Order: sequence, then structure tokens, then C-alpha cells
Amino acid sequence: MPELPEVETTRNGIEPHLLGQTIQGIIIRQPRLRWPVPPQLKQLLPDQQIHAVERRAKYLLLRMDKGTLILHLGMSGSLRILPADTAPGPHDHVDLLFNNQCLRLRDPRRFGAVLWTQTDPAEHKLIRHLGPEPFSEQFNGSYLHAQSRRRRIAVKNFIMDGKVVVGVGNIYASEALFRAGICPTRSSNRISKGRYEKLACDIKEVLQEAIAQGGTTLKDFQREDGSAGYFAQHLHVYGREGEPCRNCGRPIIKQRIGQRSSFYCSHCQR
DNA sequence: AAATTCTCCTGAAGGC
DNA sequence: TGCCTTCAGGAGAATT
Repeated sequence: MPELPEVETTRNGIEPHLLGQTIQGIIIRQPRLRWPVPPQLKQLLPDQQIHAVERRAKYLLLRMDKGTLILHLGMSGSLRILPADTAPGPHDHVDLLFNNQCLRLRDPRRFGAVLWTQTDPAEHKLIRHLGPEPFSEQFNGSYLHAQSRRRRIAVKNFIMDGKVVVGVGNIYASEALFRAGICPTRSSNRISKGRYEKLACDIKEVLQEAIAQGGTTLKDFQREDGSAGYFAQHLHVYGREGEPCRNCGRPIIKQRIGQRSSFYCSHCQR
């Protein structure tokens, strides 16, 4: 499931192939993604040069002369760089065509998105109201503490709220809370500033380490060259129900928190 | 305002 | 073997 590290891994992978390249065309095999893929892209994209490949939250932004293509991988999406004549598979929904290669979006569950904006993407309605990037200076313990004062939701749901901080999905929320020694069900307004300072650092750390490993491949995620990410073997709690805690040896507990499966050690996390 | 539930979709896994 | 049910999840929309 692409969270921030997987999206950043993808950005790192595709950027060198796309910078300065001119789009020849787009093939839309399945326009029904999370939102319809705009049909006018077929007229709009040809001859446009890609100036930058950026990431904001889990959105990838391909900046061009006339606007920005906004891509989201949903939960099963992946982007690959392939020779232009590579035969598409059943879930290969969109191709961006270049001289002799293509950028291909594969997304079995079709929760992803391909959108277009002519104006500043930071003002796009999907992006405008998002919280800070986890690697920004603004995101720290004081910020988390201040944001959480009037909120009583479980801290795990709190750090997964995109208005609080972007990019922390189900896997890395569990992992960061394990590192911080905080029980995921604890009410967000009942955590001290000091513990939030540790949590903010641990969020930055776990995301950074995952990016260094090329992301986490559980099922769907592939890098731009088709290879897997290796962070899965560094996971301490996610997907480890019943297995021994790497710190104390007690079995990892699985519990649903807000419709999402969560994993933690009831001894190491309070 | 904040929290919860619903929704999109397909493939894997489990039950009988 | 095969059909049916359940679950997984990002995140906006709808509802409480």
C-alpha cells in the first residue's frame, strides 16, 4: 500500500526518466479510477515538456508548461518506466508516452487518480487543506501537542489524519507508535508534550528509513523498475500478530482501531 | 467541530 | 473443486 515512502520511492525512480522529456501522447484504457480521468488530456498533453517531478503528501505532481498532472496511487497503484512497446496487463489503466519509453499506471483496485490542474497545485481542492509534510520543521512535538489538545480520538487515527500531518498511513502509524512506546488506542489529548516530541522524531525516522529501503512491499507495491521495496523486513509490529515483540518477546496484538487493523505490543506501548 | 460510517474496487483467503 | 463471504485499505463524502 503506497504511503509516503512508497510514493517518494516512486518519485525518485521516475524523475530521472521524465525530467526534460516531451510527452508524445496518453493512452487511457480505463478512465474509471477514483475520479474519471479527464478525456481532454489526450489533446492537452502532447508536446508538453516535464519540468519537475514533485511530491506533496501522497500526490505526485508532474509539472508542465500548461499545468500540472496530479497522480495518486490509491492503495494498489504503481508506476513503471517501460519500453514504449511493452504489452499492457489487465490493470494497466493509463500510459504516458515519450519518445521510446512510457510511464505506465497499474492499479488493480482503481483507488488511484489521474487529474489535471492549470493553476498552482498547492491550491487544488485535494491539496489545499492538507497538513504539513512530516519532514518539515513545522512538524514537531509542539505542533502535535497543540493540534491534539481538543481532540479525543485514538492517537493512531490522529497521526493518520491528513489535516494533522500527511503521508502517515496504516503501516507507518503502527510502526512509529511502537518506536515511541505509545499505545495506539490512547486518546490524543492525553499524551504529554514530551512524548509527542519523541513521536514526531520517530515518525520522521521511520519514514526516512523506509525511503532508504525503497519502501515496503506487502502485495501490490512495485518500484518504477518493477522491483520490490525492502522495508517489510524491518517492520516491528505491522502484520506480526502473535509473533514475539522484537523488544520484549511478548506476542504482538492485532486490534481494529477506527476500521483499520492495528498492531502493537501491550507491554512496550502504554 | 469532531468523530464515525460509507464508498469506490479487486484479489486473496477462509468456510462449507 | 467451486461458490459464497469476508477482509484489506487511501481518503473524500456523507452522516451522526
